[in-house]
Amino acid sequence: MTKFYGEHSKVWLSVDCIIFGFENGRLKILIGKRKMDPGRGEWSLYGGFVAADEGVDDAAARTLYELTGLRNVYMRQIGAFGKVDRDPGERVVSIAYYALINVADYDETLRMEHGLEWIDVEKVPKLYSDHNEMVRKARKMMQQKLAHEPVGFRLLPNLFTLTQLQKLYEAVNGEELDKRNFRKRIKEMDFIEKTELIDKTGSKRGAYLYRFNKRVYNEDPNFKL
Amino acid sequence: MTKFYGEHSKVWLSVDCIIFGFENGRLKILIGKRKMDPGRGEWSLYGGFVAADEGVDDAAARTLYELTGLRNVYMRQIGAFGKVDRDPGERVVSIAYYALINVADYDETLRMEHGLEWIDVEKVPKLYSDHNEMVRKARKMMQQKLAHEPVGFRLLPNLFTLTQLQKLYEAVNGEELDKRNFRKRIKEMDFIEKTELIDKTGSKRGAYLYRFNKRVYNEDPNFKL
DNA sequence: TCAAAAGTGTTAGATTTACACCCATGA
DNA sequence: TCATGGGTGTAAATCTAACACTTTTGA
Repeated sequence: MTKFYGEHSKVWLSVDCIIFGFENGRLKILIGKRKMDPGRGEWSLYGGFVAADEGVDDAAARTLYELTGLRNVYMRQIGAFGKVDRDPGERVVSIAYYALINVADYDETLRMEHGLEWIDVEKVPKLYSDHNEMVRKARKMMQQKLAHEPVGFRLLPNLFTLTQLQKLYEAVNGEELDKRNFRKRIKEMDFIEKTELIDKTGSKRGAYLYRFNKRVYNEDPNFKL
Repeated sequence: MTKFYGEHSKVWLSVDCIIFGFENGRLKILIGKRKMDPGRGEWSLYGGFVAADEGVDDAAARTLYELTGLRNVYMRQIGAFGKVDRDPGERVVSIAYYALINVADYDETLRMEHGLEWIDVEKVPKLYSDHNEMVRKARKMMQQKLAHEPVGFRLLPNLFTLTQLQKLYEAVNGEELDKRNFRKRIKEMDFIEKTELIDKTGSKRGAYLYRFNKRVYNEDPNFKL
């Protein structure tokens, strides 16, 4: 309640993005080698600064857009990381966000231009500054979110098979699921619609493709998983 | 990953505290009327600025200490609130925290000196800026936390009766619980120790007092509730 | 003596888990 | 023809939820 602007000092504010993708049955994040000091050459999350006339959430969305060319991406704030010496150069407080994208939506050329790589979340190397801590918290929050809301679709193409969906849940939770029990639960969710389309890339027999129906989900929110 | 300090602008960083207390069977928070501009006279959370040489978490702990004289309080970050115009005066980004305190530990004189009041969470008035949003998020996160970890003790005296504990859970979750089922679950938790002490303030017959044993909890973490 | 809170077990229902075989197809 | 992933139901076990009466004591 006691606030006087003038006598207090300002800090730089940055945003850092943990960008999750799902590829070859594994949960991955996008990281790259830093191209500037401090920390040049170290593995790092992608981030950027918050501009004076820009909301923090907006800065995160813009940063992600600059990197991927994608808009309307599912993003959630992880929290503020504000240790005094977290940035070796200056006092920078960073607000971390995680994003869920469909890997196929992300142009490979663009990815390489930025020098980024998809790294298995189980094999993330030592990262710059406190970025490992951010990743840990992001994973925990994302896992928690997925357990309560159907956000997994954000990591898949619009049309997906039940096996893909199951593998996604397995990758996020780090444990195998029973196929029949999984499908039983999915069948109860009206907002996961079966289409008449068949995907034959994953098997000889082919598997039905499903899609997430946002309208049904919003109207009939017995959401739980 | 692309960071250049110089060309970016700095912001003021503040912390705001949602201080939860439990009194007369109701969950409450501490708020007061702002004593300075902008927003003078409006109901508001208690907050403060982050100093240049101070971690954000440290700033929150210090702010709480200045207000209550209490240290080692259970505090958790809620997140960053960073809309451009959230503060009517200047660009201030605020990191919100919630704290759980035992109302009896907070000196009444100190409370009045700061002009703060315990307000039922169900009756929180319109607050300054985005503080209502902070309170909403704090309640949600605290409720979530309580459902998975035994943090409720932080809101009670060291010794408490099972009825008090039950009322606390009921207040936080906003729903009544079955007394027998509740006590059954508590009995399974070895870290809630029954003492031989009796509290006679709540009833003529008297009720056994219990305490939370941190050591047992840490060693035997089948924690769930 | 009675009002008010403390304390205590059992049962039905719901949910969760474990588990195995046939199907369709392309190679 | 056979190897591969797709698809399907049932039964046991566990967990959850509902429910009512006796005890103690101060007023």
